[in-house]
Amino acid sequence: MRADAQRNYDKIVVAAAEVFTQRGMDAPLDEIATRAGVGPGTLYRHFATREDLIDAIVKSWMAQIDAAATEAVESEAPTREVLQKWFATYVARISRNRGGPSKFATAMGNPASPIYSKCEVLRLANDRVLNRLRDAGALRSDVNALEVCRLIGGVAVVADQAELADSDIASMLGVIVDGLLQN
Amino acid sequence: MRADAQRNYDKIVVAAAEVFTQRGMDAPLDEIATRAGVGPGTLYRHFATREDLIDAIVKSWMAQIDAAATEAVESEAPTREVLQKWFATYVARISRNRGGPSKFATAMGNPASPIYSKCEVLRLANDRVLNRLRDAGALRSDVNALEVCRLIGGVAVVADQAELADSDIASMLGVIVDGLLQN
DNA sequence: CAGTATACGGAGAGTTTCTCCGTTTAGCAA
DNA sequence: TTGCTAAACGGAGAAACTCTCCGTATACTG
Repeated sequence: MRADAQRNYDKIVVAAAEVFTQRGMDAPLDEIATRAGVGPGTLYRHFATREDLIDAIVKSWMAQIDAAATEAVESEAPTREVLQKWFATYVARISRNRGGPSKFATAMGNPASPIYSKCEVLRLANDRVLNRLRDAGALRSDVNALEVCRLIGGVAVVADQAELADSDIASMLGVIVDGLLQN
Repeated sequence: MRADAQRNYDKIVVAAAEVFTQRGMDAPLDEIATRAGVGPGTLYRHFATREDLIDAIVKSWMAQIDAAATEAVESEAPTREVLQKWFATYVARISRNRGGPSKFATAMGNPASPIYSKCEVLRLANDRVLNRLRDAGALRSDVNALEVCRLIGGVAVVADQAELADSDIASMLGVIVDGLLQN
């Protein structure tokens, strides 16, 4: 990539992160272009769709998700608490920008989506945590990581759209946690 | 209301139901106006916002929800099955049009929304079913109808956006059902 | 049947998305 | 250094959608 192209790419990603944080993931792309100091044409050449741009932004979130999953796997705390905390972190991470959870929910069902690869990261992180519980015989047997991603993703979407407080999210997650644990 | 105004109102509602079914609840309002054979100005005078129009459409769904709730309350079947069936019906009803579940999820947290009154109907229907279970001592105590609306609404949003099959929806609902039932 | 309040509808302004294409520039080779 | 060329730029503008204004038309009333 030419040096000027790389510079513009970086400027766009920085601007997009700012604008998405302030105005949500449905913010006008032209505003991002303006903030980055490039023309709309340049933005659209680097990122053909909104999803391509989101993909670039979201990349950095995944390391944090993985770290949280690792912490959950290695935790000595009681199963129920581990799961509750992991889900709360999961929701918080994918809800960083308004409209974000909805983007993940859509991409989760669509392998053609540019951010589908990020959904795979989410699924695998969940899988690691669930396996830890499965090994301990704590998990119901008829559930897989994808379904859990959807369930927790559903909570995140609703929480995002209705602007729920953390305590409301926690109590919804509590129901799912109990539903997942073998009794 | 003047007779011609009433005629146009009705034509718009009919056209909106058709267009929403075919193209989802984010379909262009101008297309609805065209289909109804009225100008955009007329549509916007009758329905100041998209939500006002959705409100008119959704009104007829609520009777069906109530009927399903009554059936659930009066059912002799095992608790678990009653709840599972009720939730499946609930999801199906609010998912009649693409984008519908998301509209409900947003309105559920916003008393200023024109369709908030419909969310209340949903909540009360859920409350009736939950009370039946509570009386039987089958329900966990720290949950209310609003939270259940959100949980099931989350499943509906994800299912709608990812175009999930009924069997996928059923297994997600199964986790929530188990989480809600007293063990 | 005339007068008036009400409703109609379409032109058009404002927004956002996305593209086309003439202009500019980075990187390279002589 | 200079000149060439492929790559990148950016803005004008088309297209899609939302929403309003206001001159025109029409339903009701007396």
